[in-house]
Formats: sequence, structure tokens, C-alpha cells
Amino acid sequence: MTITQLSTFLKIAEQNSFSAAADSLGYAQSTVTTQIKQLEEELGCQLFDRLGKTIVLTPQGEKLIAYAEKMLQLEREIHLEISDDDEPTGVLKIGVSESLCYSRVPEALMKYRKEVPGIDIRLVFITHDTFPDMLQKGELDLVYTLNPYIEDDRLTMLYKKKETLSFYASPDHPLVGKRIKEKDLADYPLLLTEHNCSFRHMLFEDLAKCGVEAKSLIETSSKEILKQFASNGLGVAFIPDMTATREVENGSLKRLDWRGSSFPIYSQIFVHKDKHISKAINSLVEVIGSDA
Amino acid sequence: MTITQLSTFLKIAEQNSFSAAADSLGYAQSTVTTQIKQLEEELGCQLFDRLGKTIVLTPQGEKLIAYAEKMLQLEREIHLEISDDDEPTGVLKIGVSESLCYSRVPEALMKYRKEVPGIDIRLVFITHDTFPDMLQKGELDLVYTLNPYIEDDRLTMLYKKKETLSFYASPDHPLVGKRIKEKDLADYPLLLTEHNCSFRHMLFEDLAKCGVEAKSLIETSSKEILKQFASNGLGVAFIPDMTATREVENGSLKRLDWRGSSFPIYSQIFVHKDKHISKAINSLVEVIGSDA
DNA sequence: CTCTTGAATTCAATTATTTTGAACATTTAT
DNA sequence: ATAAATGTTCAAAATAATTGAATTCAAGAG
Repeated sequence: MTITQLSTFLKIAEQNSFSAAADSLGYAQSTVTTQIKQLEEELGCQLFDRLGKTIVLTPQGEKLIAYAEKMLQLEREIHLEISDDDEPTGVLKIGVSESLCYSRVPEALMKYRKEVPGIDIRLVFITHDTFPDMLQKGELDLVYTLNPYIEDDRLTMLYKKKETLSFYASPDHPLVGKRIKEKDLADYPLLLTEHNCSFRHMLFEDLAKCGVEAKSLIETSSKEILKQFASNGLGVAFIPDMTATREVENGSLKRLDWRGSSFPIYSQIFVHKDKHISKAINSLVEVIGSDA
Repeated sequence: MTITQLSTFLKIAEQNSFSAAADSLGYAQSTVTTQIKQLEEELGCQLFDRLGKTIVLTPQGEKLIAYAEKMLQLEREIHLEISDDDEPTGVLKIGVSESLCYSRVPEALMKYRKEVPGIDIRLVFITHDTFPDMLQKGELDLVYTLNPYIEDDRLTMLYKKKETLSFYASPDHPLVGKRIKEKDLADYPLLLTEHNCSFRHMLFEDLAKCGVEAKSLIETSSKEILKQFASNGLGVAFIPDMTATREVENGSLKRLDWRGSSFPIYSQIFVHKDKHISKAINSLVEVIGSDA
């Protein structure tokens, strides 16, 4: 059974004539005859009675009309609904670095949902070391990460923005207001996020270069807890500026006046290099980009 | 778009692999690739993202699944529902002679509807001269007629039964109880049905052969009115026995003891010679046949 | 890091299928 | 009766689908 056959069948039923249907459809008459014969054979019954010059639908033919129309309708629907994603729908699986998740992402998603309502978002936290693999395996459609600059030829970068990383402490901390460099950090506990966080490596390298060894470390799994510790005077936190804006505003944290090396990091958006960039993805990238 | 393509598409989505789908479906891999490429081209979008070794459904692909399943489901339904008419449905357009309509047909249809419930009946009166045309044009599926024997090579006769035709009069009519022949009719008005009724011709031929000219005629369009007239003593009615059973039983009409020529008539069932004899038709013929 | 394996694509060759056109059979209309 | 219209048949031509070998690329194994 083919959609073509059913469509021919309907034209015949509509026009009550094989030859008229052939004309309408741009076929030779014999083509129409053949197509119907095939259908009849497949279904094991006659669809039309050929009464000399006129044809009449058999009961089965009569019944088939409804089904054939459904089938053609379905085909039309597919063309309309599936075509290009003029109006994107579906679910977008995105992976986000924790830092971004508390700063940039909420507003971006808010805006995105307003602009592109058809899309459902599934958001997961990702870490520096696992996200390329997840993109590779198709578990994620897109990753929005905050990291030292990344280039990976298995990935396509859709967005890149330089971000800043600073030291923060509670307002009554001794270092507040001073111009500080690497060596000044030696005397205070450093607050860091977990082991696989890329910022940690950057800081350690820098400190090592200056011959400084951190006095003590407190590691937490979450930047939220880390900020909590810092604002309680437990030590100096090394975190992206974007994650501290709220605390700076309400006065629970102060940004230290760092004069040491700068730490170049970027917020970046990646997809698999062979990924088709749907409108859904594109819009998200635009929303995040316009945010800046 | 073909049903085949959609079915291949579904197998791939199900197994998450082109090659596995090819195996399942008995295709070469390249066939699967080609089919999907065609679908993708027709729909103007990618259905799968090919991420190196793994493939992932795009949002459009995800959406297509539901439609493709609907389509295959529909195809299965068609096969089940249309196949042969194991359980006949539809509407049967039948034409019936008026005489039969008041005698044989009611019981037959009653029985038929009980035995073959799926069929709707559309019944129309037919006359001797128009029914072959109506069968020819497919306006009727079947005709049940009461007539002198008919043979027509454009028609197939599915049933034939000899019927009897007699003269009837009111119980107090002078001819009741006598043995009568053609000449006895000369003195009484003859009650006949309308012009195109075939019985009229038969009777007139017979009378002419015997040198009798009917004294006067009363024509009516309906046998019911005709019987009414006869039972009121207006004359002698020439009608099929089957149409008079009720009146004979309740005593309003008496059958005359005819000793003249016999009038051979038949109840017959005809369809167009090329008509496919469906179970619906066949059952109806059987019901009418068993009625005898 | 290289080699192998697994997966999908490409493309030319082969097969099937669809479509056509001409000859035919039948029916309807003039 | 004759012509026009309708559907069927069948072989040939056109088109489409399928395959198999070669190829590319990525993931895993040694």
C-alpha cells in the first residue's frame, strides 16, 4: 500500500472516473488502472465495480475512503508539523556550569521561555571534565560553561565571553581595602570549590609561580556554601564575579583589590561539532548573548 | 513520503542505529541511509543528528515518531477493516417491484436484518422498463422483480421462482365459484394496474387471441387501491396471488376458478452482469430463496 | 599513538517498480 | 451503424529502490 495509490483512489472516488482522475493527477489512464489493481490485490477485495462505462464504489471502497482521507491528512500534517522548525518545539537538553546556574542562567531562561514558548528545557549541572563526553554521546544538546578558554575540535563554540574571577572576603576581613598580590594570600585560608573545578588549577599554578603555598584550604562542593563561609570570615573565596554580585550588593562580601596575575576565564557555549543548529538552539544562544 | 520510509525511520528510532534497523528489516545499510536521506530532504530538516558513531533524534525526529506510528497503525487498520467482507457492512441499494414490496419483501428484509445486521438497506420501487438501466448505471446494487420471464445479457439472474397470477373479485361477484375462461371476462370491468405494468400486456395478448375485447377497464397506480376496488365489487382484478393472500384470508376477495391460459410469471433477482457478488448480496438472495 | 573495529555515507551497478503508449474490448451516444 | 468514451492489457521505457564495494570518521584496544 502506498500513499500514492490511496491518493489516486480518492481522486477516482471523487470524480467517479478513472480517466478523469488520471487527467487530474497527470497520469496515463493505464497507470490509474494499475494502481487500483495493486491496491485491490493487496487488500484482497474489489474497490470499484466496473459496470461497463461507469464505475461504482463497492462497500469496501466506500469504507476505504475515510481511511484514505485520514492517511493523506496525516501526510499533510507531517509536512506542516515536521518541516523546518519555524516554531520550535521539543525538549532541549542543556548542561550548565554551577556558577552560571546561579547567575546568568536564570534570567536567560526566563527570557528564552518568553521568546520561544514551545521548547521544554531539561537542565543538568555539568563539570569541566565530563561535558565533552556528554555532548559526544548526544546526552546533551548544548553546554553553557564557565571555564578557562577551551578549544576542542570535537566541539563547536557558539558563544564566548570573557568573564572575571576575583577574591572575596567578609567586609571585616583584614585584606579588605588593601592592594593585594599572591603573597598576601599565604596567610589566610583559601576557600575553593571541589577538586575538579578548573579555577582551582589556575590559582594553584599562579601561586606556585610566585612561590606561595596556601596556608590552608577549605573545599566545598557548592559555591553557595563557599560564599556563606566567606561572608562568615572563614577565609578568602576565589570565585567568578558574576556569582558574587548579590552578596556584594547586600554587603555580605567585599571584593578584594587584586593586583596579582589575572585569571582569564570565559563563559562559552558548546555543541557537538556535527550538531544541526536548530532555531531552538540558535535562539538560546542569542538570548544568552544579548544578556551581556 | 512513503510508508516504507516511515517504517524504516521508526525501526531506527527504536534501535538507535541505522545498521541494526537495516538488519531487522532485511535491508543493506545503505538502503536505510538513503531512505532517511530522502525523508529528510522531503521534510526539509534533519531527523537524526549523526554524532560520529552515535545518532540522536533531533526534535523534529522526536516529533515524527508519533506521526509515523499513527501512519503505520492506520495502514494496519485498513488491512483489517477493508480486507474481505467477512462481516459485511455498508449500504445495499435494492430496487423492488411494487407487488413484492407488499408481500415477500417485508418478511425477507426482517429476516435479513437479523442475520446480517451490519448492512443498511435503501429500498426503491422499480418498474419493469427502468430497472435494467438503473442497474447499468450503478444506481442500484440489486433488483427483485416480479415479471414475465426476463433474460438480458447485461444482467445476471441470481434467483428465479415461478409465481402465479389470478383473477380476484369480491365474494358476492357473479363469477365466484364458476369455472371461467377468457370469454367470461368480456362482461365485467377489468381492474388493472398502470400502463407500464407487464401483466397488462400478457392479459391483453391472451384476450385478443381468444377474440375477447374487455368491456371496460379501470386502471390504478397501486395494487392496494386495485384490491380495494375489487373487494367493493367494482370488477375483476388480475393480480399475483401473493398480493392477495391477506384479502383472501379475511374474506374480502375470492379467487376465481380460472380455466383459461396460464400466465407464466416469475419473481427474479438481478444484478449487473459485472457486479461483484458480495456476501451482503449473497445473503440477501439466500434469505429470499429460503423464504419459499 | 597506532591499529582495529564499528557505524554511517557515497556512488556506480543492478534490480524492481512505476509509468507509459498502443492495441483492444465494451459501452454509450449520435 | 458509427463514433466517442471508458477501462483493461501487455510489452517497452522511464524511474526509483536496492545493493555492494569503497570511503570516512569516531571510539576502543593494544
